Amino acid sequence: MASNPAPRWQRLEHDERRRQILVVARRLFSERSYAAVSTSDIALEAGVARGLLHHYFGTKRELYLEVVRALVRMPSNPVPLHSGGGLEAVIGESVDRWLEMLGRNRGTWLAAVGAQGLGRDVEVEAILDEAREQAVDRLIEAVEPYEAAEASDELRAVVRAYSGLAEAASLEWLHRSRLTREQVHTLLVKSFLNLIGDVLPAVEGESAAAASSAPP
Amino acid sequence: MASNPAPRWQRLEHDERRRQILVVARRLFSERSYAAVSTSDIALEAGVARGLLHHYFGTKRELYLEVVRALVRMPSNPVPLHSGGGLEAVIGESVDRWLEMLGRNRGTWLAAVGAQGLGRDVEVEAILDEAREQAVDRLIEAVEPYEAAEASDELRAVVRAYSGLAEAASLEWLHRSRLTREQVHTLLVKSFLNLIGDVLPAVEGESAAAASSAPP
DNA sequence: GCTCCTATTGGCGCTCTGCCAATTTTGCTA
DNA sequence: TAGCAAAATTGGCAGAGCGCCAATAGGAGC
Repeated sequence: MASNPAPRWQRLEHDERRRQILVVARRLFSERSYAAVSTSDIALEAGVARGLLHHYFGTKRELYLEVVRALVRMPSNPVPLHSGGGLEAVIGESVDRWLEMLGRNRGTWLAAVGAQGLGRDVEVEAILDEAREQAVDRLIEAVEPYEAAEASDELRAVVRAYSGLAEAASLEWLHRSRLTREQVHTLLVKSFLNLIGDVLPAVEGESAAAASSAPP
Repeated sequence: MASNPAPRWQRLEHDERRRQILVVARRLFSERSYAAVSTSDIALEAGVARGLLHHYFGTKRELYLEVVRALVRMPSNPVPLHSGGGLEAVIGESVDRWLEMLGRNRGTWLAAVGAQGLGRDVEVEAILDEAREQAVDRLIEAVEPYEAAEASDELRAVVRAYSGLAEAASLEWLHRSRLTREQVHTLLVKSFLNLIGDVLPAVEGESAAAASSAPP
C-alpha cells in the first residue's frame, strides 16, 4: 500500500525553474546589495536546495549578472517613437513615453540606476554601458532626420551626456521629489533642444578648429 | 649573545598605521570590486596581520565605507571660485578648475563615479549623495548673485540634473575619448547657461501653474 | 634595566560558496 | 500497468573568508 507517496518536491521544466529562481534573485538583489544576499537566501525563498542554483547558473556571480542583464532590458533613457511632426514634437513624445515607463517600474529602475558602489566591476559596467549606448542610438535615429550632417562622435557624446542629465532629473522626480513629472518633462525637452540646437554646433566647432589647426 | 634580536614587526602610532591600511585598501577597492578584495589581501599588502584590520576598523564593511568617504572628499562636480565677472566667466572658471582636477585624479574619479552595480547600498548611496548635494550647494552659491529669486527646490533640482550631465560628459572625455577637454568645457559652460537662463524659468513656470490651478 | 601600556599577532568558530555523488521524479515504452 | 532511463533535485563535504579574542611582543617612561 502507500502506492501514492506524495512527492516531496516537484520537478519543473528547465526554463520554468530557471525563470522562477531568477524572479526571486531579482527581487533580493534589488532590495539588498550583492554581498548581503546569500545563495541560501535565494534558495530558501525559491523553495529549492542551494545546490540547484549552481546547477542552473554555475556561480552566484553568474546568477547576479543574469539578473542585471534582465533588468537593463528595460529602457533606461527616453526612447523615441517614430512619428511625424517637428523635432520638438518627437522629443516631447519620447520623453512622455519614458516618464510613463518610469512611473510603472519605479522600484526596478531605481534599483538599476540608483545604486553606486566603489571599485569597477567591468562586467556589470559593460552590460549597463551597452544598454545606455543603445538608448543613445535610438535617440540619434530620431534626431537624424532633422540634422544636416551624419551622426558624429560629438553627437553621440552629447546625447550620452544628455542621458546623464535625464537620469539625474528623473531621480529628482522619483527619489527626491523636488520636481513633478511635468517639470521633468519640460526640463528634458527644453534641455534636449538646447543641446542639439545650441550646444552641439559649438562643440563641433571646437573639433573643427582643432582639426584645422593641426595641418600646417 | 643575540642581545639585540631584530624586532619582527614595527609598532606604529595609531593614526599612522590606520592611514597606511587605508591607503592600501583604497587602492585595492579602486581596482577591484568589494567582493573581489579580501581582508587577507589588504593585510598582506599592508604587511600586517589580518586581525589588525578589525582592530582598527571593526569590519571589512566599515573599512570600505571609510575608503568611500575619503574618496568623495574629492570634488565630484564643478566647484566655483568666487571671482568677479559675469555668470559665464564664473562658470567657465569653475568648469576649468574641475576639469583640471579630473585630469590629475583620473583613476580615482573613474573608480568613484564609474562603478555601478545593482541593489541599493543605502549607506554608500548616502555618502555619495551628500557629496553631490554639497557640490550643488557650492554651484548655487555662485549662481545666486545672478538670480533674482532665492534658491528654490527647482533650482536645486536643475543643478543636480546638471551634475548628472557633467559626470556623463566627463566620462566621454576620460573614458570613451569621444570628446576633448576643450569640448567638454564648451559643453558644460553652454549647457549650464542654457539650463539657468532658459530651462529653469520654464520649469518654475510649471510649478506656478500647478500651484495656481489648485485653489478654486 | 624594569615595568607597564597597548599595538600586534595568531588561531578558533562560524558562515558562505563551489562542487559532486546519491536520490527522486517523471515521461516513455513494452 | 509495471519497469526503465534521463534529467531534475537534493544533501553533504571541502575550502575560503570574516569576526572575535586571548596571548604576545615592541617601546616609552621611570
